Amino acid sequence: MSQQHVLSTPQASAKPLRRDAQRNRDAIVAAARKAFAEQGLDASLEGVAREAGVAIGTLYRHFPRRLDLVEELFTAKFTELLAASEEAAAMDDAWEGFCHYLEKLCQLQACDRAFNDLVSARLPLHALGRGMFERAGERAAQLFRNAQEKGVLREDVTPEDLAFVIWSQAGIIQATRAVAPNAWRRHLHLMLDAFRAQCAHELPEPPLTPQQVDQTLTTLECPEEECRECHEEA
Amino acid sequence: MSQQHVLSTPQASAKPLRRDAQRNRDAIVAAARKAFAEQGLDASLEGVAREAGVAIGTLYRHFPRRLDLVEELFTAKFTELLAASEEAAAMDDAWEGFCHYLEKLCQLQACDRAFNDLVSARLPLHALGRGMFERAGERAAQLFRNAQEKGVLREDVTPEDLAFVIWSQAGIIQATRAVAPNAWRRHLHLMLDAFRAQCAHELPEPPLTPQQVDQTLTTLECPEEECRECHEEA
DNA sequence: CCTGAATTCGAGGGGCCCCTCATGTTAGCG
DNA sequence: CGCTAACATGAGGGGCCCCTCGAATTCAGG
Repeated sequence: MSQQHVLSTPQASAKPLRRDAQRNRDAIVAAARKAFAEQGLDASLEGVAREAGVAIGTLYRHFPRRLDLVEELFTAKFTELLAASEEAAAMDDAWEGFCHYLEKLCQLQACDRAFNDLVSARLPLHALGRGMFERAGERAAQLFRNAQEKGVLREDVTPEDLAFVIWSQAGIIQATRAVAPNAWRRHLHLMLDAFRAQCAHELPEPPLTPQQVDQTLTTLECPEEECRECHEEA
Repeated sequence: MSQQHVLSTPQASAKPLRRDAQRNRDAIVAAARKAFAEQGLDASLEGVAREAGVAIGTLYRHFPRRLDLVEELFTAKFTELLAASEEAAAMDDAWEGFCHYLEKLCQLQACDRAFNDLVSARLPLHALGRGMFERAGERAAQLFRNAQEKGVLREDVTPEDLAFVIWSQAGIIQATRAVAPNAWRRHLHLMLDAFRAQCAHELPEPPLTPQQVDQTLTTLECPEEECRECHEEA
């Protein structure tokens, strides 16, 4: 139960890649990390290959679909996020835990444009990171309810309103990245004030339902989603 | 000095377009309005021409640069916004005026993806609508300070923080458009609560400076900006 | 060293888009 | 009605990108 750690470093698990292949793979991953962080999920794969000093065919050999590359890059980040949610859950003060989690989440968003795209509805997340995002989300919902029970968090919001934090940060990070890379933190604390019980005024719209949030995360353009089924089974 | 008024309603001012030309122009504008509203500022011009039942060359004859088309489409919206800022200024209650303006602004963002792109830093706004956005912004800043003097608006925010509203709404509208087209209103009212004096907690980051906001609005990728200079003067 | 399997290469087909320009068409004035 | 300036057309050059596949290369075990 401790031996079989399912790390996603594939050079360990599947087959020990040939040495040159491993080298290329690493170069691709490195280049991709940079390109995705800077340009977001739509980064050009040809650009990545170029940057990695590798032919485009090689990139496709290692990562047949864009999503495979994304997965390789971001399971680590989702693990980090999951860890943060656990740290937060372990904290004494419910509100503090809540803040801690959100701070971490937003920080991850701010550091990486593709991650920002990712959590703000740009790809079928279910496919990624073994549902870690969902698990982190559930833990966050727990924190949320704890804080509500303590009376620090206003009553008329639901865990679904956390999506607002993610989405709004997506916009702000996007806009301020170049000029004021820490501005998002100011906005986060404004939103935290909005979530406090003390100053709750009636809200004009009902909260999103969990289903709506779910739809939002998947409705987006992603041609591969069905391809995942009709992939290989003959 | 008054004759050479450079109004942008070209059918009235410059030269009465030939009838067929006017018809085509109108068709292009209509198609463009739709395409931009749905797809944002990057909408394909070839698509617009196709939709308008017109050859691509015709589109370029009427609107040599993409920005010309954008300008045609959006001065109306900026006028609306400016009007809203005046209505708001005329209101008795400072806070109410403040809300009114923001509501209108966000509504405009929500209705049109390109407008959303536009106000959230996707193009050199200075070029557009004869600085109407700036004027509306100044009026909004006035409302802002009024509300602060009355003590309803917290003291530690500045008019520059209004940019957060725009940017965050940009993200939220983008994400929820398909599934919950009115969700932005809920978020707006959360943010309004954040701006209230009652529940102000210390903010960790300083506000943006006006210069930073300005940079944010122009730093973005816009290859035409220099072309505006080296356009025609020989 | 040799050989076969694994890996790499990169040209090339397809797609979408931007923008130009030589050629053909038309409106509308005289 | 006829003529000309204004207008419309759409093929075509250039760009960037996705992804495939047969030929060439390289690793590594025998």
